[in-house]
Amino acid sequence: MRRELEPWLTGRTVLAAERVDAPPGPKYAGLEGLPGHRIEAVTRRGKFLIMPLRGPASTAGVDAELIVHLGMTGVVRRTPPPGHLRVRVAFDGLEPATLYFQDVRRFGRFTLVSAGDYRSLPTLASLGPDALDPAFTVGGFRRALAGSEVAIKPLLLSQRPVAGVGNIYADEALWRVGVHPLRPARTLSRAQVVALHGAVIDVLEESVALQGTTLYDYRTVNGEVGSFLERLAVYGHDGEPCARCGTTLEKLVVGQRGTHVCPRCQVAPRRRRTRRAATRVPSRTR
DNA sequence: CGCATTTCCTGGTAGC
DNA sequence: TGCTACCAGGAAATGC
Repeated sequence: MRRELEPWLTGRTVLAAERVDAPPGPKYAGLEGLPGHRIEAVTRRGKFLIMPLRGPASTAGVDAELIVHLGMTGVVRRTPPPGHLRVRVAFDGLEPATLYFQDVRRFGRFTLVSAGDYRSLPTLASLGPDALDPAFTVGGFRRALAGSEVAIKPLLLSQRPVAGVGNIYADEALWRVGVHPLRPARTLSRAQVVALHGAVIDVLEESVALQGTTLYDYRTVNGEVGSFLERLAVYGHDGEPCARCGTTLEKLVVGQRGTHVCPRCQVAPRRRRTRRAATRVPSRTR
């Protein structure tokens, strides 16, 4: 998405921005301040799209940033979507343009902040190095995992050791290196940390090359589907044979997230204690 | 602070 | 057919 937006939006100035069927709250905060700002660049850190802006009264260069996150179902388009439009932004330029942000389940974000002010975005404020940035090193990754009792998969999803790994790619990377998602991070061997570091990069690079994974609704800015779905080895393949050993793949829940594993390639750690959550009475609400 | 749990949201679908 | 219950999961909010 960043690669598509960069040539389209860089250097353009916002003429108008409006919420459309977007609830009040921090996720769509500050849009009224967007007109008059020029997009200086289109950058990305993990799953956050960050566009530095120069305001009409700015003498100090970049003074604001537009933060966009797709959440689960966010889509950025050049044409009006059929429904669930949340934001519309009009730009000037040789060919005037309009950007549409659609988000069915409202998990996405489209926020204007003062430059570098991420107080309302705690995950972005504590974000690890981007997986595809050279700053994501084996040494740094090893230090981020060292001493942590937290299971490796939830730790990856926290975006702290590395930014950009979501549920699908966590499962794929862990399967590639034969590490079970429940393994406490500190118990990975040095070789496994090195392998996982490489697998995270490989999985994301391969997916980006195929324009991502379209499970249902995801589309590129130009409306195309991503085809990495066809390359998934474990995600969504529970009940099918493992491509490496033939053992039937399983699905479990780790950190409230659907998790796919090969029980033979990824040996589960010894259970430390019975989890209360497994026997807890379901919530009364709903 | 660190970590675990709950919450937000809607479309699709399983089950009756 | 039509209804209800449940599932999917990013990150923020809340709980301890």
